[in-house]
Amino acid sequence: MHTSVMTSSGRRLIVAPTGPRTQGEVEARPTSSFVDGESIYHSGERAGRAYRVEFGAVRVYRVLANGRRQILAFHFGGNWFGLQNEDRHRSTAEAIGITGVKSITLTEDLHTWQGLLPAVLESFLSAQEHQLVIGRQSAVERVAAFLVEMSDRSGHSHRFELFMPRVDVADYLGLTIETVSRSLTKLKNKGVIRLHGARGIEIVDYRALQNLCL
Amino acid sequence: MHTSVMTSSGRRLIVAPTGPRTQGEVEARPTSSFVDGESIYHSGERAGRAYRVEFGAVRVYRVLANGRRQILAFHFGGNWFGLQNEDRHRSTAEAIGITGVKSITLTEDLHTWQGLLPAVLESFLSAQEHQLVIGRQSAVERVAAFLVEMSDRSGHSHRFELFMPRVDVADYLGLTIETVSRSLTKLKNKGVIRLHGARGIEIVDYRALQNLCL
DNA sequence: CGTGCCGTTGACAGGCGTCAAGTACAGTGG
DNA sequence: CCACTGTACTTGACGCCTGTCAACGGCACG
Repeated sequence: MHTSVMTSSGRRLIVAPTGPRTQGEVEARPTSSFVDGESIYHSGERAGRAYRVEFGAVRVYRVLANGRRQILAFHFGGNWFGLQNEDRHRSTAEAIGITGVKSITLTEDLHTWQGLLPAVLESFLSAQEHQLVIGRQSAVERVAAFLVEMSDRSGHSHRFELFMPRVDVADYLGLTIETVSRSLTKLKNKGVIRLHGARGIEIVDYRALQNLCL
Repeated sequence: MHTSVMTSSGRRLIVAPTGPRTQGEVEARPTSSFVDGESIYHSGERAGRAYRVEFGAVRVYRVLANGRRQILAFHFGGNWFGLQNEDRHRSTAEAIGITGVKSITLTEDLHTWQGLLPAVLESFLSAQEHQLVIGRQSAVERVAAFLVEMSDRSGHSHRFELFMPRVDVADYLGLTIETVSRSLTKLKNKGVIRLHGARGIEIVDYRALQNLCL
């Protein structure tokens, strides 16, 4: 029997029949709930668990000594996070809105890791994709890439609500909230998107957005 | 018996006794040699192998449609790269100078992956570290972070030669060669480093460099 | 209806990219 | 041995993009 793991970008990766018990193990666990802004794990804490989002959303970030924050990834329903084998967390994971997660213990042997490997590889891939965005794209291009990503992760919907405030978008894209706001306005004025309130996004010209992500 | 895997940042990660045969498998393989600039695998090619640098160095990069290039990682002796489970490569791996690599076939089942898991996790961690650098640091800070990384990866040496030309450094840090050059000059004028020819780096004040990486 | 948070818009300055010229050095051929 | 050439790197001038600082608007909540 094949099982599949839902990864950060929503792609399904096949896990071979030698098969992990990870999926079953996590299902047996209770769901922990967190309020908006509550930390699921914090930088410096002892690690050793893997988490899966049940509902809501999670931001994983690191903060530099001077206070600058970089959000490494957003995680939505089905996504795994917290995967690492160091003894302490380098990043912090926080709930965005009311959020539920299930978790399993990561034992030192590789047994429990088997089912998580596709999720690790997918996280790695996402991190690499993001390096391109923040390393080599302009502000408007970054925002366009972000909207495409959010659209794809919400089932390729052309109309969706952002889970997170502007400051999270900014810290994800390596920009300021003002620049994010201005970029959204530019895309709106070009007729590529429409804005519905503070968080509502409607993609009018998906192709144009994709072309901006070159 | 525990085995250990040399990862991209030079840290050793312990692999549990349930143990991989990966190490032994790759040792049995012959070393392939590449000249400077020769590609080891290319974006779009079918994937399915994992590589380990024997000597020389490797750059892994992606290119946007408009020609902008982002180097995702540098790999030196002992480092694994090419780890993914998609059927085609999204990135290109090229030799920097005369380079030798050994490789193994990645079968679809998880067996061969076991020994590579620490390398995958380490690559993931490196990618996250790099997100911070290119997302939230200034030009001088990025170059400082780069020098610290290179120093650490060459056995914490305070005097070493860069394997790669300026354009590679620039494309790794999300800068231009001119800005990299100017940043190096600034660090030199502050007395933090000394430059010996085009590639020689001497770190005079390691602590000062680290403080710049905040 | 006030208050506070979130987001937008504007003015301005500075950092970095772009374009261009100049320097250092290795390799080549006479 | 030396001139020539090409590549890599540095330095300078200038402009634009984006960060910073500030004011304003919209909306939820008490």
